[in-house]
Amino acid sequence: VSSLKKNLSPSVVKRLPRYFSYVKGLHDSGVEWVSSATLAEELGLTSSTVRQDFTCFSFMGIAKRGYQVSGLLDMLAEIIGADMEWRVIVVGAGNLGRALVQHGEFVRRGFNIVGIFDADEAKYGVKIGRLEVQSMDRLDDFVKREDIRMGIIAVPDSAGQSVADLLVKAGVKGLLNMTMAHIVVPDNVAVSDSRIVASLQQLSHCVLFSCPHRRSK
Amino acid sequence: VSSLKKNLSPSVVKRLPRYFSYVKGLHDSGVEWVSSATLAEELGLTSSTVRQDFTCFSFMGIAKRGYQVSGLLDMLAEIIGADMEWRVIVVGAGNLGRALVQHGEFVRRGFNIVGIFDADEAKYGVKIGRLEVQSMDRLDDFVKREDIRMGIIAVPDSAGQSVADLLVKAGVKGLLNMTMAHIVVPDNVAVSDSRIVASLQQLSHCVLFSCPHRRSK
DNA sequence: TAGATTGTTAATCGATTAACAATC
DNA sequence: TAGATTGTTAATCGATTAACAATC
Repeated sequence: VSSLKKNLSPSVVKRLPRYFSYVKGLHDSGVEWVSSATLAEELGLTSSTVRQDFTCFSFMGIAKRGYQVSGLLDMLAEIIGADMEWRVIVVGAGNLGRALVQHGEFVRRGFNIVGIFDADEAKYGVKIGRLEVQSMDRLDDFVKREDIRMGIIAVPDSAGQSVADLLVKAGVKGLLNMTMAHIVVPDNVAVSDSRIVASLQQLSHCVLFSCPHRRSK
Repeated sequence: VSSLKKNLSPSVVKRLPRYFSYVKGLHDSGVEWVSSATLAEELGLTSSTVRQDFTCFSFMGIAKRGYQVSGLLDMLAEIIGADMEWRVIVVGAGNLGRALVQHGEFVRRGFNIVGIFDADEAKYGVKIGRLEVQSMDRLDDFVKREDIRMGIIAVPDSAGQSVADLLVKAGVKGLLNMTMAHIVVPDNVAVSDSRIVASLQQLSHCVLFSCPHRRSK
């Protein structure tokens, strides 16, 4: 189990989940070797980028054969923590929060949502899937007791930062921000933004002004 | 109604929805002027970036006062198409597709989901909110008849590209891709990727290796 | 006027791509 | 061996930041 020497750059980190997903598919179909050219083709990158990326985490290939699929898969899984279970809580029991809790996909990928919280008293105790909505007062204690390291912010935009502050204070180390707000956190906490409406709006801009085949996100 | 001279770069486009959201908040609270410094502070940018961005779409401020909120809001709304209604369909009536259809937020932001499709016969006719799941056979006709310009791909990864092909063939101009797959489309079609699991995995990497306060997305 | 904030140019930074010797 | 594919260095590209004259 090799620990990472240097930190990976944000652009490399962004590609890791896609490498992982694609390589997992190869592995499941029994493919044993893959070249940087094939990976690039399938993920919409250049082979240069792929080789540079793998160099970043010191995964070596073999000239004329490429990269060993099983080793690569293990390496990627370790780097993105796909080989462990993450206990996650959701804050906000609105439309979005409820959908997240009931979305089976997450637990299959190792993200187990074990609690949901809301500021609205009327929702306390309401069942969502197998969880009951809890009061915000219980959040701090729950995070500590249940060893929660990640929280999903699914509240109205205006409440985003204050919820983030609560989560950080409770000891959470990673925040998935689904609000439009810009979330400020200490240096030892990570934030990843995931805003579906923003993606739709980028898209509508591109449709209106026909940006030539432009990706975003 | 000024049409955009040159195309905006991807990084500028990515910031537009956040400018819009924040400026809308200012407008709603009756604020009339805003400086690049304030915008930068609130959105986690530098004032240089803000001024550069606004120059891109030729929105002029006034020295010592800043930018007029109402004019800026109108400009941004026009650029991201927030001043119109978009008719959208969802492909995939699994967990995710159902959640999207029932998520009230979208229609409030101008994205009206008017159809949901699935390849599984067992789901035909099933009600989701006020929509009924339709057969894929009907997709082409529906897109043309209902003037659909955007589609959301919420199917298993392995079906992503073939669904994209169907949508493009039907005439859809923008795709929101929620699968892990890399989607290839012609130049006159836009794709925006939105992958929650990928965001969670970027986050878990950062938590494991404590990337110093690194955003992604 | 004096001071603040703009629009714009130039400098920096980081990420991507190209090129190629090494090597299997 | 000959040919393909790697790891790595150098070149390019694009995005961000710094700096500052113009101006309200």
